Amino acid sequence: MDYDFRKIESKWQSFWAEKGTFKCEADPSKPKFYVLDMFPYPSGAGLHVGHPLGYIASDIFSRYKRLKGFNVLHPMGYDAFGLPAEQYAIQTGQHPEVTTEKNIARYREQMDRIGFSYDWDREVRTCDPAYYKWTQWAFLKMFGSWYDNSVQKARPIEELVAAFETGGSKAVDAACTEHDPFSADDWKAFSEKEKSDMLMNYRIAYQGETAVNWCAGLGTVLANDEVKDGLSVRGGFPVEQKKMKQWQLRVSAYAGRLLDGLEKIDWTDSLKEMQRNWIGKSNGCEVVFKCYNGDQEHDVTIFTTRVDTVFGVTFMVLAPESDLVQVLTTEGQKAEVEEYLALVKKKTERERIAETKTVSGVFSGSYGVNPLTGERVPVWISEYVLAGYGTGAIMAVPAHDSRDYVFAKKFNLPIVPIIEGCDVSEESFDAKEGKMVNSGFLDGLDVKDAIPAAIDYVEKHGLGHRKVNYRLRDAIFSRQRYWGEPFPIYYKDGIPTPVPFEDLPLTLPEIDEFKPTEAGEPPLARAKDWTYNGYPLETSTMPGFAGSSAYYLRYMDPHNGNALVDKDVDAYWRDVDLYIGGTEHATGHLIYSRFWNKFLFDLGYVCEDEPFRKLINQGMIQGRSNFVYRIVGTNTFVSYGLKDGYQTTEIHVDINIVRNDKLDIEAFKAWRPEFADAEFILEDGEYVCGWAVEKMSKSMFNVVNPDNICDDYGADTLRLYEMFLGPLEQSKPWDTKGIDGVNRFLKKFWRLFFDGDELAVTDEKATPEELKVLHKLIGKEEYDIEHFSFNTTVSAFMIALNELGALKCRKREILEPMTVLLSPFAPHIAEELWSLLGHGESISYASFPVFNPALAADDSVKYPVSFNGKMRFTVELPKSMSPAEVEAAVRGMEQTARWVADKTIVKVIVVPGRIVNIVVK
RNA sequence: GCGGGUGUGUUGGAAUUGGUAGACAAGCCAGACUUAGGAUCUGGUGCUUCGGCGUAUGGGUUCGAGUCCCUUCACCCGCACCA
Repeated sequence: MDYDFRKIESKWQSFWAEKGTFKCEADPSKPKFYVLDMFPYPSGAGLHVGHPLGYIASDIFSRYKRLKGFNVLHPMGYDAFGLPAEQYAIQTGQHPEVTTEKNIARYREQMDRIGFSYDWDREVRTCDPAYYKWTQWAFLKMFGSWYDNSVQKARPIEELVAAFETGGSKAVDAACTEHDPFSADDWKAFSEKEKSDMLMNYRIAYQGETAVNWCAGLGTVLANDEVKDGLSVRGGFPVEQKKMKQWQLRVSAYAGRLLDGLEKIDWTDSLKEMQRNWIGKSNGCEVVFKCYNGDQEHDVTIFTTRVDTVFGVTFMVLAPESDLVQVLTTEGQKAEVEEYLALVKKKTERERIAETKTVSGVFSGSYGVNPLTGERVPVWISEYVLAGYGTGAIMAVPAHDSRDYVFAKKFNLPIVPIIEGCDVSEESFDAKEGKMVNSGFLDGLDVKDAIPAAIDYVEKHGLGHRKVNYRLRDAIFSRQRYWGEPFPIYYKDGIPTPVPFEDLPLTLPEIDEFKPTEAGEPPLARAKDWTYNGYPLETSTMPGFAGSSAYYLRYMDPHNGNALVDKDVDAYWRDVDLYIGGTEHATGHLIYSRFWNKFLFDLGYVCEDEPFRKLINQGMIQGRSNFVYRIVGTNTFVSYGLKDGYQTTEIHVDINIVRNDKLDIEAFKAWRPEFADAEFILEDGEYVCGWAVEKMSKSMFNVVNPDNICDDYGADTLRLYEMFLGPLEQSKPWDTKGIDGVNRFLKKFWRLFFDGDELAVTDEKATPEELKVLHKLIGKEEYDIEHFSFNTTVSAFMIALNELGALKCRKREILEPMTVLLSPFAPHIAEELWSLLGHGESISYASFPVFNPALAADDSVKYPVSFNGKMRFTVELPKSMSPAEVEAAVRGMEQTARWVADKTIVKVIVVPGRIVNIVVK
């Protein structure tokens, strides 16, 4: 009987859907396992073969865990709010919901063909009001909370108000936006509006004036991770800095916990490192410099990680955006400073990035006094100091900081080295090593000792204090767009007020056009009656990461109308055991999600403070493009090997008309009218194409659609092949060349069960040799899957099949467990064979075969070896060795024992004539 | 510039963690069966002057190194004036 994958695959896919094979429920009697994929944004282009790579891996793992007796939660959904659908809507007038719906249907169709074991009853869509009700709910919880630094935890805002009433702003140590202190009496005297404004400085979801990435092309602000090289990631429009009032999330309050939490989760080092850099913790010190604008005295606080270099300070620098610039600019320098500020403002973010090597700045006219030396140093203004980090002001030590050095060189400022023997004539000496000189009480100390000594001194003399700074900024949470979650906030007499929980979800209003208004307001301002109880509602919407920050929690309990997730249900599923997705979310979704989860944890809504226990980043699948070479000025194409003899233009050619790099000439002529009468210079009668690895994209004609692979080879082949391609975490080009190999494997496996059209499986007892093949495979598969080495598992199947073929084995005792082993990888064929073997139930309910190491082991006999009469080793030798060979091996071992005499040998494996493996414990 | 990673046949990649390098595939070569083959089956395939030599480069540790340490080179990814 032939292996008819088309029939088999559609048969079992409908069987699983009808029987609800992969439905799961919380069941405290079984151990849980939660396997999650990063849900996709349903784009109009559909899936290409790169997308399912991670999904296949997670599906294999899920099916494996089910066979191992776990209650597996394996859901899928859609990150359905987003810019492309909205852009499309602006161009065509088509409602984003319609486009999104259509794309989702297409994605679902493509995913279904691959045979995933998702519990589709748990599907979520971020754009579904029943879902985003809980996004809005979480936002309101953040609006109604503040962060208490003293207990490192979010608390209800009412508790903050109570503290203000008794002790004013000094009563709490809270994460807050800077503001003037106030007393309890001040607080009581505040108007409603003033109270509201003050609380905004404390709320975890708050409104604040901030410099944002404004993208005029898209008419909206963007998060830092949505901008690359001064251009928007989506669309590639220029992005500029602009000060605007925006909703923000106080992620920075969680910086320390986000950093520490990395210690206890199982992610790759590179990903953790990326997050560490993004959070950017630096231990340092704030020091106050008294500065003088003529006679006027002003305190300027600077942040430094190198207080030890304070004796080398020769000038100070302020960020152009710093409030101190106005205060410290003298009359005489005013014109020059203003000219400089205007210049800085005009520059786009993009230019600032491009010009990091050039140095600019202006003298303020004021002088500061070094609090340790009493020395007078000039105060400069330069854009190399950032307003958003530290205090927006620095002390400059040109001898030991490369940026200060470049600046000092340019403006002829003194450079004073304070580390013994360093040469600063060409560049600064930034290393944290050497002995201090010219540094008063620090002289003679090593740098690593001087740093703490200097901090102690500064603190003791009241000149400053220890300070930890983080690079991580608060997340900007407003987008001036239509296709996102509306904020459940209305403005009552100008005071932002939450829409009550019972009135959620606040659904998106219908509007006729999806563009910003002529007045530059967000699209929601176009809505007819966008009010709540007669008060105007917020018109911006939430960003993409809002809906994806807690979706893994909603999957646990997707239909619950009363809570994001039921407490008992959450207590069962707890966290994601295995999360598979791309590395591109390292500093976006994966930070926000951890923050969001920690917030919900603080309020007691979830029981784990880290959401993703283990995370695997699957590599990208790149495209493999093909080229033809047209001789310049002709319509003649020369084969790859001969092209060097001509002047040619390289042209992308559709990979669907190339096979194994040989061009299908007739198809090529039919491909484009201009190639209809093309001529060819062939080598060995064939046209060989050139190739290159590039991003998979339509414009390079190298997109491979999984549907085509399913048509030609079947889903099981696709699944096996994607795994066989190489290690999961590595990026690799898609190359269809090797696919025949895995397809052949499945055909051979199928044929093993048949003799002609008859099932030929026998009930004979298996031999030790056959059992060895089976158990080697079980051991290998268990080990490999647990280590996410799926490519080697596929190889192991091929080896086992070759060995069984050599043994001519068709025994049920072997083939039945083999089928179960194969089922996570190639579920359709396994299911079909399983049923042909006479089983009524789905193979998904079978058990993973029990591994018996004794059956898998090579036959060997242990021989004792003595050395100097005092030590005994055991040598394991193959049973098949002749007595003479054994004698030789043991004698060889006695000689070898010379160099291992001081170690404890546990086991020595020898192959004829040669010592191979000595295990030392 | 800083941080992380990778480097093995013609190609994708194995090597159970320091123990027979190149498993398993692809490609190629030869043969069988075929009207035909993008079907099936069998055998071969790192280089070699047949002594050996081989895991980017040069050194080191070890009885033993693809694996551990140092040098250099190449490529990939992330961050990029973060004081």
